[in-house]
Amino acid sequence: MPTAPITARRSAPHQKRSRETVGLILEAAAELLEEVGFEKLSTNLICKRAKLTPPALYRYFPNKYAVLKELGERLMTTQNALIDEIELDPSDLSRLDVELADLLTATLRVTRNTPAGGWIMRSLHATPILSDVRRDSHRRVSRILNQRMVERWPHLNEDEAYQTNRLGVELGYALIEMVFDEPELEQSKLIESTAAMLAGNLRQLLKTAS
Amino acid sequence: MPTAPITARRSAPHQKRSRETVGLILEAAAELLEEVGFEKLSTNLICKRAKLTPPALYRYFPNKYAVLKELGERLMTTQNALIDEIELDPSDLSRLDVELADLLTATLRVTRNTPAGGWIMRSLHATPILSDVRRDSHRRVSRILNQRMVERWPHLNEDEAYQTNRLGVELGYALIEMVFDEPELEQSKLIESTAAMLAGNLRQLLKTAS
DNA sequence: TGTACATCAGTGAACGCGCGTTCACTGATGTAC
DNA sequence: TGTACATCAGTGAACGCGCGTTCACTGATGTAC
Repeated sequence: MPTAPITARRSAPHQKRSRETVGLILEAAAELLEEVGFEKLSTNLICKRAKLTPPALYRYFPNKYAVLKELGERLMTTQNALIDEIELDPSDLSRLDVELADLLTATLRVTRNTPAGGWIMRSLHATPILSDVRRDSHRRVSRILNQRMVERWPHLNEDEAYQTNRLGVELGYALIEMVFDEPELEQSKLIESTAAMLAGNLRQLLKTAS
Repeated sequence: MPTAPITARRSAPHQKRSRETVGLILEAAAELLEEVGFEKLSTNLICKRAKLTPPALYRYFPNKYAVLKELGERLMTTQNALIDEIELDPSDLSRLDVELADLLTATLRVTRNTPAGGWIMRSLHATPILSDVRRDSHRRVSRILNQRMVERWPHLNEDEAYQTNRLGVELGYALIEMVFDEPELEQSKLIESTAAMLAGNLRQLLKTAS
């Protein structure tokens, strides 16, 4: 198993200028991720694009993985926030399909609106540290979703429900990535099918548990 | 969009020794992929591990992406071959769940038995060339699956069915990767749920098309 | 069956380059009195 | 409100290292007659 370098921030920015610098670094990194790809992305290249010198980067990020980690975390935080808008109305399970389709659509939209969103998602598979970021984020959002479900349907077995939700989150994100990979497929169709499958699985869970 | 280097083989091995050499290179690359991860993998490192000198590698592979590409193609070829064992009995649609679960289980098994299988799958997301290898392989297997379905259910709309199958393939492989990422979740449960969802989606397709 | 030659397979040594990273510094901003 | 000082933010220049890759070569295998 590859050992992961530390990726914690070195120094928190205190002044306005420094917050802007961090922004410039992340912006440049996203641009380059799209232009040259994950493999050729380097700290020196990021600095050149951001019109900074390398030590400026190293003031905030201990290494280049940390930059990518931050990009990944920002994207996933934005994506995960959408989960709060889901209703999960216990009196109308048929709405689940639509709700999940809307959630997937919204997730796709914020990913599209994030510079290099598609490539950030792909990069999150590539390297052990980033793979961890991804997994932790998926776990977090699964737990949140699970908690809300257990609140609404108290008879659910929490662990069993978690497995279902964790799987659903994974497949949902896989769908998002697929849309970037296969732009010629009909996006709305893919989303509807996926939403229907996930909703069906959730209804199955609710039925067998009751 | 990042431009992809050429990854075609340079020279086909003609003698026994050279075929062994190619094997040694791929073996070493797989070992190192597990040990040091995708990012730190390098041609020099592969050669050291394989007890070869760099020009020996460059006789067969034009660059390091080509090595990874070959690893990816070999894994996916093995995985995709399993699709031939699926029956798709038109007279008993309820067997679809079991068939798909068996297929997923078998895919998981061959991936586990392939050295660095999990990391090879992850690497196939990382870089444009490898991302292409993955996508092409998924398309191929989706087309094969689709053809077999259309043979059995001639009333199916081929394009519509393809979308369904392509989505199913993607989600199936996402599930496999997830099992590697979340070893503490119950593997058989994840497979069964996924198989049930995919089977349900296929039955839906067969029903609305008839 | 032996030998001469062609082709195949791999070695030894090195190249230039860009990588990640750091040192010692100057300039900008904020704070205390 | 001004000034002295502390802290924060970023620069210029360079480092050593390992990367991908290549050149000129020797040795191994196959082939023709």
